[in-house]
Amino acid sequence: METKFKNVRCRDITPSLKGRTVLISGWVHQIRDLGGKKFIVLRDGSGIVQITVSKNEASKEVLDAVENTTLESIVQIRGIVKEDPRAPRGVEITPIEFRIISLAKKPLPLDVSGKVSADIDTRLRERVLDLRRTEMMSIARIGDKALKVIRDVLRSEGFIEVFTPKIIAIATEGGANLFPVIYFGKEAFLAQSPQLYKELLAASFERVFEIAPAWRAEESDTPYHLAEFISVDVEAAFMDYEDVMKILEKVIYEVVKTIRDENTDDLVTLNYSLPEVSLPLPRIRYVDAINILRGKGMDVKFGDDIGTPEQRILVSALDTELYFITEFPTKIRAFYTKPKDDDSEVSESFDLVWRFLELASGSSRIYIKDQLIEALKSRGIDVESFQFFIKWFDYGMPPHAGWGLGFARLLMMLTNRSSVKEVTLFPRDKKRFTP
RNA sequence: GCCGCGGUAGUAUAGCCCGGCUAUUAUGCGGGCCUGUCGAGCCCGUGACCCGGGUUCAAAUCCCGGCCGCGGCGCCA
Repeated sequence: METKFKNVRCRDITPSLKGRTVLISGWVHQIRDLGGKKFIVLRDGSGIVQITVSKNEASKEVLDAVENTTLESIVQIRGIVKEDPRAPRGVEITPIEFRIISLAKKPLPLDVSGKVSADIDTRLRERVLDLRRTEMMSIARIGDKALKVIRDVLRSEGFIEVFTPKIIAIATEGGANLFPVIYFGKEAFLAQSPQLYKELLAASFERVFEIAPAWRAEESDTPYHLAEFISVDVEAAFMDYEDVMKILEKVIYEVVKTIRDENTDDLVTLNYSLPEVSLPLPRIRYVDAINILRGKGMDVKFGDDIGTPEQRILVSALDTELYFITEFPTKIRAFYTKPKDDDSEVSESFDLVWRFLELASGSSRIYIKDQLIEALKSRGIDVESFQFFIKWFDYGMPPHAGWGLGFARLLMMLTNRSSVKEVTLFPRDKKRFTP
């Protein structure tokens, strides 16, 4: 779209525009001063383009502005597009006007051009500049594409996108730590999960999904945890855990395939080749996973959690990057998880693991009121405080199932980064809530 | 919360084990040369040892405490 600041974007400047006068605005990405010639690399949200200034051809006004500009300053240029094989992409702009709109201070607290790397701590402190790096732009574009594909696939399966309340009266998951808020003088909490509300919505609309933040005041301090994270939640009536696993693997398959096909430049920028995914993904029952781990010399028994170290070992034994672990012990899953009909020690549940990282988990849910009350009691949870939820099990609660997917974890794996903080634009963790 | 590792110019680093002379290099920044760079090049300059205490003739270097960070775990749909 044409605005008073620009009528073309960097990426759109091609040799086919040669001879045309264009108006363009962006960030000064690099300055290369050869004396008689200066090359300014201009960057905007679409990419970069070269501005070429000749000392004996440009006006004094242009030369002064070019002389005074600094890295990351905002400049507006009116100039003529020139085709030249010596220029990057064979095209450059010769400025007629060169206006500094916003002069950047120097030196920069972070090298945006990527010549000198920075610690993740520095990068998060100087995040706005860090986000201007081409790697971060690629990560953001891949994240955007993933969201689009997730929505497309779910809608094609008849799911509608919904929002659930983020200020809630009670914990949905029992033990986890919540962030308290004051709600008109009463104690309330930030939602740690849309779990209960999405179940109630599935009881009305049949197939729903939500992409929204959730908050957990956990002690978790790892590269895979955030205090505020985007959760992709799905809930469907008249499905069981095996049905929603199929939905989930289809989502993952389409996301990986589409990004491989359509974000090739971004993957090159990130120096990563996404693996091919073929369906169905392997399903490893929990008991079998325990046996595999024991065979590898791990000291694990039925009822133990399968954590990151165990998942690292499992994947090496499986010869596949993405797999499900299914049918976890009932007692190590959340209260709403439905036990198997023929063995209540084991639940209709699953985790989706990508190499060493749990991306998603889900289950069939209990839909019989008495079973739900029993499940709460057996975990020592106060049944009374869940009446707002249990009540609706009296009025036609369908069998249902669902899953939740950590979006940053998915994006981290799609971009081959080592931390969810790196792929979250402004991450909130235990020791960081600014910028 | 536990264990491990670390904190040196704006950024990223070498030096630390084995204490000593002007604290290394890159990038950035300032100046100079250079009319096709594309991580431009060359020359000159600039700028730093986390805080506090201790040992010592002498501490970036050794010891103690603190603060901060990173990693591994724990905790955690």
